[in-house]
Amino acid sequence: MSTTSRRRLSTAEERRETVLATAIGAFAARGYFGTSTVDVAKRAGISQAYVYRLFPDKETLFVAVVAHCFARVRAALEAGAARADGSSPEAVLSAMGLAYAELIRDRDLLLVQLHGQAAAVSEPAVREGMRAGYARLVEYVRGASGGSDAEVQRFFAVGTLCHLVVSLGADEVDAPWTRTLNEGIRHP
Amino acid sequence: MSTTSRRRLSTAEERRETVLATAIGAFAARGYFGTSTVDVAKRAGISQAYVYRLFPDKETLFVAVVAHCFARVRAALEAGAARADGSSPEAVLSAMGLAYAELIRDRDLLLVQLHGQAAAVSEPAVREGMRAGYARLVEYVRGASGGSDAEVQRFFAVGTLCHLVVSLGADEVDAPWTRTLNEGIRHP
DNA sequence: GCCATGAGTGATTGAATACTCACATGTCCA
DNA sequence: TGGACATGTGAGTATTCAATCACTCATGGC
Repeated sequence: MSTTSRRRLSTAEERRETVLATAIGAFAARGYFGTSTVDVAKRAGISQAYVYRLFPDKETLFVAVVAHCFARVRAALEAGAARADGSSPEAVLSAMGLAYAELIRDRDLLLVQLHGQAAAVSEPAVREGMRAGYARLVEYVRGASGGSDAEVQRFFAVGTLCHLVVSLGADEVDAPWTRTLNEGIRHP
Repeated sequence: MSTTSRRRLSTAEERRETVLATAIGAFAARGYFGTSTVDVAKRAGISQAYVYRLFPDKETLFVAVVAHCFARVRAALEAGAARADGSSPEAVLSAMGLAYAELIRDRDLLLVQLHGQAAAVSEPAVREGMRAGYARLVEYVRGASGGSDAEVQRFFAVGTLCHLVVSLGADEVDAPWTRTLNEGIRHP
């Protein structure tokens, strides 16, 4: 049986993908410094030692997780743009915003971005990964929407405001200040 | 000589303030989980043991540092508003924005806010402190400027965009994407 | 001068952490 | 079928960290 369907062991590549996917939840909660490789291993259902077979060190793993999240955001924006009702910058940006709002109903993706930002301050490799991720994202949004600098900037400003709202759980508090920050932003 | 000027020892209250001020630099770099109390102690020029005389635990210290930063931001906004050229919401918000831009030429204040956000995700006490800080800040900005919800929201959206730019050092990179995110925002 | 009180520290502890290595077990092809 | 190679782990090591404690010295009121 040469087929992979009867294997008990995964291939290393499959495992790496599993780890990338499950590590999102780990890093989303406590960030780069606050998350241990033991925690990552537990969530992936493998031993801590094997994490180090799949990734050379914790930093590389974290950067890979961040890149993985960027890729998913990018994919969501593409899908959203494809569903846009018209091709004006406003229509496309609005559709992308909607798609992003949909995507981050799972808060973890967004929280990894936030923790990526935080870790970027002191960890050069993370900073590089974050810069690359945002560079591609900004260029994609600009290109796909045809929006002006100001429009694209506004798009990302709203995105970072979402980071704030979600990280504080401000969407779960009903108060004047939370209503002000939430107004017009959709995160159901 | 009952005066304090000849004391060699500080009062505990003075020390606490020193620690709060110097700990900003420590936490700004690596955040709540990434910063050790040894580092905080070193920067304050005291022993690590004494940190625990001044604050019951690391979490309380961090929350106090965050509150300290909020107070400084608030003070800067007040001073900015006082210098506003006119009393229209636009004028006041613009003056506040300028004052904020001035304030965060020292990146540490801003970075503590970012790391406060990050730690708020998993640490309830931090989340409470951050919520309280933003609640007061939003209400202050609303009250002092008389701006609409949308205007106030925009003010904070630009603020969080600054977090992103500074945390990635995007203001030190000259590229199309950084120019887009930076456009019209002043952080000299 | 004496001593109660407060400022400040060195030494330590027990738990966690990133990372390693020797070893076991599964897979697949000649 | 055997053996080369890949998947996977248990049991570490050395280090770091938050928190504690017993202790020393300085200050100021009496």
